[in-house]
Amino acid sequence: MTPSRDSFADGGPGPARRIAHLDMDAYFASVELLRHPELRGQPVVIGGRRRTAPLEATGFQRLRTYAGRGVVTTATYEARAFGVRSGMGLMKAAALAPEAILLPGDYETYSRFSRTFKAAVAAIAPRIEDRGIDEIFIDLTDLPGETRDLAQRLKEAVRQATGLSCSIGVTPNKLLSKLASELQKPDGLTILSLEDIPTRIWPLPCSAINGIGPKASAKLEALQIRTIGDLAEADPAMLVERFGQSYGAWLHEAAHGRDDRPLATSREPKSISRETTFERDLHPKHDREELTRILLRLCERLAEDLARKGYLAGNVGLKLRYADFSTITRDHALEGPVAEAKALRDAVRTCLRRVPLDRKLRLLGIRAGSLVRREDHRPPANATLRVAEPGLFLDTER
DNA sequence: TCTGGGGTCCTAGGACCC
DNA sequence: TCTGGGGTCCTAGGACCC
Repeated sequence: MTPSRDSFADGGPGPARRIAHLDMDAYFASVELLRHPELRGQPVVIGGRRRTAPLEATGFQRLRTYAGRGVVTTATYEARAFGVRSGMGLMKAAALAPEAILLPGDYETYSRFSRTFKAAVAAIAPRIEDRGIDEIFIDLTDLPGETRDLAQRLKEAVRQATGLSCSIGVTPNKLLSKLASELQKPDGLTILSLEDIPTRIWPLPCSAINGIGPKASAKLEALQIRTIGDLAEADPAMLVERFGQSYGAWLHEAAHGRDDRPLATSREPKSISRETTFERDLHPKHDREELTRILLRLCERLAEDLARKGYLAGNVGLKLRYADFSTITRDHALEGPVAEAKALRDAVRTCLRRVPLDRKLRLLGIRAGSLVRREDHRPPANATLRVAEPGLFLDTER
């Protein structure tokens, strides 16, 4: 409730913090195994949007029968043994593990389990930073008890509440804890102090650090910097020269395991979006009607999201992905915040006028930004309703 | 075998105001 | 008439994460 005090307590000098990172093991796949225990021990992949082939007698679909544009969301450790990874195209995954079972995602159930495991943790350690559906940071600093006992209690509470296993890393900061929780997956518990950095952290590849992605990794590789230890040895001035002041300096700090970011125990959303990739590429002229239908549907769903979550959008964005995967966005700031599908449609139309529509598209998305809480907004006294026109995609006025 | 959907944060240029 | 510096908003794109 008092952010300044919180950030002082977390970031300022004082006794070493005890920050835990808790990561659910193969989360979506593990939830599915609770429902389908007969699949335990088999390679199972979660992904795709809808079933594309009839079920076998077993009641399940084999990965090899999949045809479409989906990607792997999660895979069991048995499937990972074939080289299947999150984010991989399902067609490629099918080439690696044709006999793996494919299940469609059931996000409502995963969300429900997510709330359950977080509540179980909060009952023991209430200072939590939410990091998405399957992971959290937990501040153990002010809790009584040995670190290992506390972490074991958290793991046990998660298992009791959900039947699922998780991996936990505990260190003095978020950066190291995130690394530590990966070290002994699944069902792991890793506790590190700053003295452990040279032996446990420095041998890892740079890409293990949260914030060093494929681009930065490749750039580091070109400089013969492969491990975090290599990075720690690198001249900070050189890093700043190659990566910019902010990112270069951060790379140096991260490699030495230094991170004083406080836990963000609550936050307001900055944007809400909806997007969809089509089954097949669509042409703005030839498939105009279908594209219009899709866009209107996105506006309706975004309006529902805004209403359900209680926000108005001060800004509306359009996103197009062409068949060649190049992506462009257009933003439009509104005079006053809106939330209704009709108002979103009007804003999207102005974005659409500024976009080249001469090639096939594979994705359409819309985004609500500059969010205002509905109860905080007082509409101007004589606000007038703008009337929307019927045609939307590819208006003749373009 | 082509690459989902939901987000955050950063950079950078131009407009506009003081 | 020319000069300038700072601050903020808007827009577009990109890297990265779950």
